[in-house]
Amino acid sequence: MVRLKDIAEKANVSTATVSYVINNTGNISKETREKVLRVLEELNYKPNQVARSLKNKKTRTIGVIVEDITVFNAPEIIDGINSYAEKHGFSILLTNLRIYKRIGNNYHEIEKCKDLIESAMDELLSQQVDGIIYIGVHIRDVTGLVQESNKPIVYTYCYTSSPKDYSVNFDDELATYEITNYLIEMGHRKIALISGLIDSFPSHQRFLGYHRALMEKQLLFNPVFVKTGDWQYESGYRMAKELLELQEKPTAIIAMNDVMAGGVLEACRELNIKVPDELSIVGFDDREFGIYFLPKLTTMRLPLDEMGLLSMKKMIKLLDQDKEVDYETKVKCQLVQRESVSSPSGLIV
Amino acid sequence: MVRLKDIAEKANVSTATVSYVINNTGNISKETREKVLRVLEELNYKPNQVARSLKNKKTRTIGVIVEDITVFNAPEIIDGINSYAEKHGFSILLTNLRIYKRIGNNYHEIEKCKDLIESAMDELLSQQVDGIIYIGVHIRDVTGLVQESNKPIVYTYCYTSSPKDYSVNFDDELATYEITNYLIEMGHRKIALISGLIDSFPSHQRFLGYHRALMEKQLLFNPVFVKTGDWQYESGYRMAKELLELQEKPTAIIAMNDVMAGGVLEACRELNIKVPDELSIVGFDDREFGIYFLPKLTTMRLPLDEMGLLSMKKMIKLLDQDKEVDYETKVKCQLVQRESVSSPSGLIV
DNA sequence: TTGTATGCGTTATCAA
DNA sequence: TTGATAACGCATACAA
Repeated sequence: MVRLKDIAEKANVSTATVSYVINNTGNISKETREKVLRVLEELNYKPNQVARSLKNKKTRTIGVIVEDITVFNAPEIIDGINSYAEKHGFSILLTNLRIYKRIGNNYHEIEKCKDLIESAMDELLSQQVDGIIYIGVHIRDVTGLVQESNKPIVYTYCYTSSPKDYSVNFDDELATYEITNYLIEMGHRKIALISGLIDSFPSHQRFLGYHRALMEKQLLFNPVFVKTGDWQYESGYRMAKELLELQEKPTAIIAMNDVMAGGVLEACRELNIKVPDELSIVGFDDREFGIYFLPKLTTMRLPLDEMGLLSMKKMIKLLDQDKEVDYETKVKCQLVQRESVSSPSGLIV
Repeated sequence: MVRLKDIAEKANVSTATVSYVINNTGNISKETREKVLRVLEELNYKPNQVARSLKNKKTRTIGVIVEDITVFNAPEIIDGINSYAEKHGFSILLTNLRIYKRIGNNYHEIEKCKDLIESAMDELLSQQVDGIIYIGVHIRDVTGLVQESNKPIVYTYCYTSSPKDYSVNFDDELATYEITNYLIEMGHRKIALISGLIDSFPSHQRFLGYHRALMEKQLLFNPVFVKTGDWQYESGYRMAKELLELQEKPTAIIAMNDVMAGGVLEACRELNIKVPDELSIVGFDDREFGIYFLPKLTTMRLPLDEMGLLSMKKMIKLLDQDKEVDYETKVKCQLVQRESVSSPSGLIV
């Protein structure tokens, strides 16, 4: 390992001088600068970041706590964080809580993970990270899970109840508003909605977007067309069956995620209903498997990489003591038009 | 920030003493130990790992370079690395090369990434990581891409031509051997194979396993039943069509990945061939979308988390100067039986 | 059993 | 324009 001292000796200067030329601080004559530069090159010097960090009391390292990296949202968010971090000379210390393997779908047991999160935080703080980005597995309230600290924290794919915490999420309300509008423009008037668990924030927001679109277009809001699922395949299947056995069937169904949309498709196969000719279906999330559905699923793409990128951007602003940092950031989703939507049969648009 | 010194002052002992009790080194009387412990607790002391690392010349941090974290294999491998690392008090410094976004499917352009990889390595080395785990996006030869260094490197989901490099992969040959055997046991005699690109190592190995199974069971090896695809959906579709238009059709098709198996299924739908009644299909990879196929895809699960775990295990052994570390590790894949395989029609087993 | 003092590789203050 | 030196927080050799 080559140290500053080695460079200094070989170049016949002091370590201070070498440090000056490396960091472009101080006034160094052109000759010494070039001499030092030459030796630096020659010995292939790489600064020891650990020593630097100790001296500077800054590590240019961000701790990323991800609730579960095997869940579909995580990799792209991390990708976004990484890309921005790399561009600005920051490193990522990754901690994976693996909560999915630990508590499965019982998110109410998340409290059990409090110790886990605390020790993850302690570990990262101990490593002197400059800040922490917390990535949830579901958009939900994580208030109280993460201990306070004097380092900035940015939450993404989750939120807290405190208005003074920093978060980056996507705009649920706008997303379903746009889906609903899209269906209305395609000529649909009887649009059903299969919701996720009713006590979840995204379910609520997405319902609001759906409702707003109907109201703005002065369409009838029919409560019978709103069903509550639990995000799982089977509930999509079951709710679709209920909807399709109605006296007055919907001509389109919005499922609040792609998994439930899969269930809707199965119900259609069973009831021999042609998609999209007799029923249009829109999912949510743009999971990879959607392109393998028959027909290919029209859905809402989550701006995951952008969320990651903006989280990191926000973090750096915070570290730069920027005063103009928004607490809450909402990113727009993008409709992905594939094959599961058409105008309702009999209608010529 | 609370330092050793603060503890020492408050407890009326020297910093050395505090250090001794924290690290359980030296002989400390029960009383002083307890006194120090109390102050430690009281001030909620967290050791500064940066200072520690500088002193110890060890960071207990492993650099993980992943060619692309958004590719399906990466998250689970990282998960495995994480779980083992956490258990042994190691941290993960993650670098994502994002080569998929940079060069797409043109893996021959990987040379272009050499600079990228080099700067990633330099960065990690500069951070004084104790070792590096390199995760590829495809099982392929990465010789020469990663520069030498005095720190141990473990390659996973890729390999090098040097027999003295450390690697962890899955056993391709055994996997197709088992698939083929499984189909033979189900009563199939005419088993076709749709290969990936022919110049790839996994394609070659998997062919070998297929061939060995046929030979051992003294079945005819029919070259007409072996088709070369390019890992993509469309090639699976095209090759399946060729196979199913043969005078003597196969009763089973093994596709070397799930994506191509999807293409095979599409060909079957088009030709009105019932799966699995008239044709059995086995994929490879156990991608998430396989359960949404009709019928659900029988496939080979990749032991990704185990590969990650074993990579980290190997790394720690290397750091412990263990002499008995295998250069090459091969992990067994697991057949996942779902609905796309049955005995050939007309046959009662 | 405990304390003093040095050094890990840097940066930066201050003096020359 | 350059150099000597202290300090960052910790671990440890050696002295007491």
